[in-house]
Amino acid sequence: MKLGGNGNQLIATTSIPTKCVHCAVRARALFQGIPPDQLEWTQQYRENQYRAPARARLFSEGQQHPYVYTLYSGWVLLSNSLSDGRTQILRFALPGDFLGFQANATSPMSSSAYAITESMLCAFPKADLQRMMTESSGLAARMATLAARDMAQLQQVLLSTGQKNAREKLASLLLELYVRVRALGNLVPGSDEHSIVFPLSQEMLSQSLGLSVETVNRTLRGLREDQILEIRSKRLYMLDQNKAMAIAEIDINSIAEQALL
Amino acid sequence: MKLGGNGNQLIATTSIPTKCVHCAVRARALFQGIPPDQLEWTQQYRENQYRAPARARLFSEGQQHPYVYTLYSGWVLLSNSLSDGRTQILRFALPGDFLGFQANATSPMSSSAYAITESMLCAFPKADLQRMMTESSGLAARMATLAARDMAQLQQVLLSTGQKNAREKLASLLLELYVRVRALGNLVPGSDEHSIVFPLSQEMLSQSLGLSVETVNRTLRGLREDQILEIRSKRLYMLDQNKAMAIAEIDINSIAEQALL
DNA sequence: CGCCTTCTTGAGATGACTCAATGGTGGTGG
DNA sequence: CCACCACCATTGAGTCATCTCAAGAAGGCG
Repeated sequence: MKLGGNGNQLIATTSIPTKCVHCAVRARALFQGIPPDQLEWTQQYRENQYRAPARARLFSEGQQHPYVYTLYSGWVLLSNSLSDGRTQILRFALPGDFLGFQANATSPMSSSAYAITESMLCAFPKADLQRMMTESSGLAARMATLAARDMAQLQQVLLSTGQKNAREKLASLLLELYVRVRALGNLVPGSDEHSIVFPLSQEMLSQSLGLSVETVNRTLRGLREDQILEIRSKRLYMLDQNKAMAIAEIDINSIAEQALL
Repeated sequence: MKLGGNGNQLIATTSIPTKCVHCAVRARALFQGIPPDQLEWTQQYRENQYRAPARARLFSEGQQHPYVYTLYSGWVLLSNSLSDGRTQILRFALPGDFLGFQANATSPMSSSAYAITESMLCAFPKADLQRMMTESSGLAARMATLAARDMAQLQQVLLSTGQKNAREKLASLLLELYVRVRALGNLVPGSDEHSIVFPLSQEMLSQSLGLSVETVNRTLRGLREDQILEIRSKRLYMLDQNKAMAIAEIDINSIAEQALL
């Protein structure tokens, strides 16, 4: 499957009644910290739960899309592409993340979203979100917080992409994802003492880091041989976290903290 | 001057009474689109105008800083650094831009800010901003909009940094800045038919694009020889905008639009 | 006028890329 | 249960874009 290509353009939508089951995630994503009395009226707004199968495209760069999403479960990637197919993955979204929010609700999406694993999402009409933001300063402030958080994360990614070499980039990304997944605890199942479930292909890693697939492969081999990190059968093993941190130079505390915002 | 180094750590502060003179910029930056009756109480909050000389450091990555800023005039850069000095410039701020907003008001700054030219800024205590956001959904929504705008811009930068070659990167950055400056009209003085005032050194360009200074220099020569773009005596000349757009593959309409948000 | 920063150019080194081919693995259907 | 297929991972060899090191030229400022 070409990530930069067309893929499955349609969102597989199994519409389910309004009630959201993953309350923990929902609270965290959109309504965290907002007083209950400000939340009641959210019931009058339409929101729907969707199931996106692995490899589904949620929305595409340049196209109109009327919804924003809260990710309940699964991994989703956001990307931008150039006309010749070169694709940059901007971020990997994990449960609790908010997708599709833009400065201007009516303009086309600035990036594409693609479900890496089967995912559950809660869709919210942008028009409603906009109205709700004018009514609740709590919700508007929440959106600002989430945007600022994603911003900080993206800045770290830019530092990696612009300044680090292949080994540093890879260690940064893998350590970041490892920390985020662990910070989310049981929202992302399958973690154990020193490893997490890890559904990303080497192609995705390469498109996230601005490297070729071959370089990713060779660099992963290096990290494995040095007993630092290993990816095996869709799991990421943290073999030596101290060494990984020394190479990556990222602040795992603030990453963990931000994952929980 | 080493950009990654320590430089002038102190902000030169010429405190001026509350009244802001650059009303056009102020409205655009923080309070645009917010009804006047929601704005009256802003008067009770402290805000001060500052003058930062060229090369002043406004705040530093990793340190506490109690203010956010609206940039009135001048160019400011935001950057992140690695421990060995490698520095990535994250964005160039122009008049109307908002600096220093973070998800968590109490955590240390996630990046450094540095005045490229002499700049005027309006400082706002973070604590006040936070209080104001809970009181005014308009202001909170405005913050969300600004954060989303910066986000979209940063995503384009990441696409450049990760996927484009030196020539494409340089064309993208120069064209973007050219369009943003022109979109701001008289807020950034000195533009004429086909050129703008351009205070960035080649070192800054290199740190923004993840290239070496030498490569920037050679690539600039190429663009000059091909009659596409030229930097000469602190001005950027747009010699062939169509060619520049073809190389850069950026959407100048949305850039201009976002510059005015 | 002299100093310091910034720009410019050359030559050689190298990290990462490309092209090409092989090997593994998981899912599907006979 | 096995054979096949598609996708993904792996490895080698050669190339190239960009980096590094080194030196000199050009500007701006006190």
